[in-house]
Amino acid sequence: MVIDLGVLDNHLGYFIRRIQVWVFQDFIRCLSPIDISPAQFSVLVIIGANEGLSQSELAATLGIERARLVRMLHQLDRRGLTERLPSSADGRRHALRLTRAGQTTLKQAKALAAQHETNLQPKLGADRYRLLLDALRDA
Amino acid sequence: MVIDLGVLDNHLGYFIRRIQVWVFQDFIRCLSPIDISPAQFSVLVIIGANEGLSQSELAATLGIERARLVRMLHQLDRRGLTERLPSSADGRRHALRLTRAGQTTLKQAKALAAQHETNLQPKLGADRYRLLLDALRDA
DNA sequence: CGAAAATTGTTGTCGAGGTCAACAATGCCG
DNA sequence: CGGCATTGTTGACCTCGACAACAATTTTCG
Repeated sequence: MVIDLGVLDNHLGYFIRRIQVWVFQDFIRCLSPIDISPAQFSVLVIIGANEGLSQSELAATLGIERARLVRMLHQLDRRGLTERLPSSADGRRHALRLTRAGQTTLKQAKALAAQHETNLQPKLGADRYRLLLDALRDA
Repeated sequence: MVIDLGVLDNHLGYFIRRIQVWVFQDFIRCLSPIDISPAQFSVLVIIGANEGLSQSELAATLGIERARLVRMLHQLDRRGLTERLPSSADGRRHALRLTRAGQTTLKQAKALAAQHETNLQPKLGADRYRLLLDALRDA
């Protein structure tokens, strides 16, 4: 049962979609011990590397809606991983921070995510992996 | 306001996700005149290139759930683009086909999708575009 | 200064998609 | 024939993106 992909074979979006699903599934599997999704991981990483930034800045950096971020932070707050402090300068803003528990979880998440990233290289071929990472980072 | 991506800078999944969103948005924009989503386009293309195949085969090829495909086909049927004929050999199967209208719409969709694909090359750089397409197709 | 406009965080709602369980109809195979 | 697998289908649930609206606050400008 050989099936023809037709013009899909010439569409970058099709292949990007396929590999994206594949990579995310492996990520989710690797991080399942601490129950952190790709989106949650990206939020924790950016807060950890930019303590005190605002929700608008975070949302803009990750390319997600402010409305979406509010609900993600609500979850992370409830899990005790993040907190929103009032910004001294601007009464509208919240200064985002990781709690101690958040820092610990992020450290674990980074270790598991690094393991996931290492998984990818043999599957894709180490050369292709590096090629893709470099090409996409500069894109 | 410069924000540090932290370890995200070393994660392929992050960049794949970013470009996937970007490519799909352009695709949706380009095909908005005929209101065909990326998923619908892939379904029409595969049916067009493999007339008579079954829903299971189609779902497996595109990597989507049978349950999901049923509802997509229901939409496309209602729009008069596809039809499910009883399979002569196997009473369980449906033989999928494009209607005349479906063939016409697919032809238009291919033209618009080709336009979208052409858009991508200057944005990514023509060299990087080809590099990515080749690397992902073989992955 | 003070009114208008912009920003920030928030909530509600809608739709697209993925996931899983269950089911009827049909085919396969010992 | 009788169990077992496959196929299409439906229902339910969840995540996520997109929009609209809103209150509180800040900024801008006449």
